[in-house]
Amino acid sequence: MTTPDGPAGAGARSSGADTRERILVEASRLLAMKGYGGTTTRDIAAAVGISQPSLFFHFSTKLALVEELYRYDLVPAVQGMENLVVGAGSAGAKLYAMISAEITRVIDSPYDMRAHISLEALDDPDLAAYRDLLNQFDDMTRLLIRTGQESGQFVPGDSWLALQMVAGFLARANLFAAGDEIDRLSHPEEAASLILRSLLAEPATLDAVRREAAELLPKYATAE
Amino acid sequence: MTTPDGPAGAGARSSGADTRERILVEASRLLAMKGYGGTTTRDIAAAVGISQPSLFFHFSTKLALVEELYRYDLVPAVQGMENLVVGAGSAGAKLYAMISAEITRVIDSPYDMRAHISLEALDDPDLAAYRDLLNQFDDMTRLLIRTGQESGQFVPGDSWLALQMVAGFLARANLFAAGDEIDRLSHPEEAASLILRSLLAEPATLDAVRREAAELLPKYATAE
DNA sequence: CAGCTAGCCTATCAAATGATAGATATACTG
DNA sequence: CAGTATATCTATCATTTGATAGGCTAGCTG
Repeated sequence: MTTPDGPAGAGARSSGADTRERILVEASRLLAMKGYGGTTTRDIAAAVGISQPSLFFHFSTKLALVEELYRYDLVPAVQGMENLVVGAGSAGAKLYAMISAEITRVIDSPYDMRAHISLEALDDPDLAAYRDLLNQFDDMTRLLIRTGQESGQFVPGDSWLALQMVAGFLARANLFAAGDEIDRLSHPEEAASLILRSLLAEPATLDAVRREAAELLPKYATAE
Repeated sequence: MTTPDGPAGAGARSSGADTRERILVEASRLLAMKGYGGTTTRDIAAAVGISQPSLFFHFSTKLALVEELYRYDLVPAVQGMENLVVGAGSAGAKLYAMISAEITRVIDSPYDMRAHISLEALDDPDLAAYRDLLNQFDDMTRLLIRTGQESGQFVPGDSWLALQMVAGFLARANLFAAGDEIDRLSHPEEAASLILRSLLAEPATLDAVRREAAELLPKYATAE
């Protein structure tokens, strides 16, 4: 892309921390589109408007860059989920709170979180910690589903299938959050309701679940 | 992997069509794990047990290889969906039939269809046709959802969100079909029921929808 | 103003990657 | 049995890619 402001010659300009941030933004966008292996450090640098080696002033390696993106996404998610799980409340309300909070987080994020639904880079041993976090998140989600089923709040069924529905929906929501359809996500509540309706044994209780979830939401936000 | 039979020297051995098939199988598995950019022709060749240049005897380019995988996945899917859409039947039954048929297809496929949920390679102009097919499939799915909503069979709501739930669920089902959890997909009917319960205005009609869908299923299978 | 540091650049490297060239051996065909 | 097509190999190439080395400049600090 054309150099933004035009620091063609050299010299210290943009605050530095600012450049670092722009790198993360552009990298997340490119990684989401072309994957880890398909995104080159030259692509990223060009999008930011700096030279390719300048990337390595801000990030030691390409992997360190995506590591930071994974951390930004996964650490608050697992934190929030843990806060929810250990607290009081029905499984349905917790699940509802988690879904709407996650979608809100995606909307508010400066980065394109689509980058993370591709598990491609997570195979690297250096990112094993984040692979673990992702598994933890899924495990807790599944626990919520199973708890709801055993309590009778949810219809009985395969908790694994239900997990794929929840996780798949969240992933797709991420997937298009950066696209033209971002306005669609303006109502996280509708997204959560859509999923809950599939699980609740008694659909009429959805409103009650929603009210209960509203009180749990602050717990999730305490994360970070 | 260790060379399967051991045609170390040279010469024509395995039927050729057989090698071609093994390439597709191994490539789909690797592409699913490491993405298009992350999977090298050497990786694929090693997994098959042939030399890297031998790959180019069977496929002119790396892209031609994945093109064939995309075709195998998308052409029958769009075909089946079209057959369903133009025929008679309620939107709910059509959606139910589509979901269970798609999951059946994933199970029966020799290839790892996870490769296709990564849109990475689809950015390439040479694969624009398959990008279009994917969009067509989503459009038709959304049409089914909207039709169901307008007829009153489904609860009203944002058809875009509902589409993300359906598509996301199918993608995740693919994602793990090749993993340890493949047995979970043994019951495509349960998967379809899970989604339909979220959409049906009257959950009690699920059994009726299921019976109606059973008659539509052959139409989908006529594809290919 | 001297000096240091942060931030960026150009030039360049070693390794990896997609693809080609040419040799070789097997199997079918007449 | 000679000849042709098939399928594979080794050797190699031109690019691309992640990363390093070293220089230049702006701005802060004393």
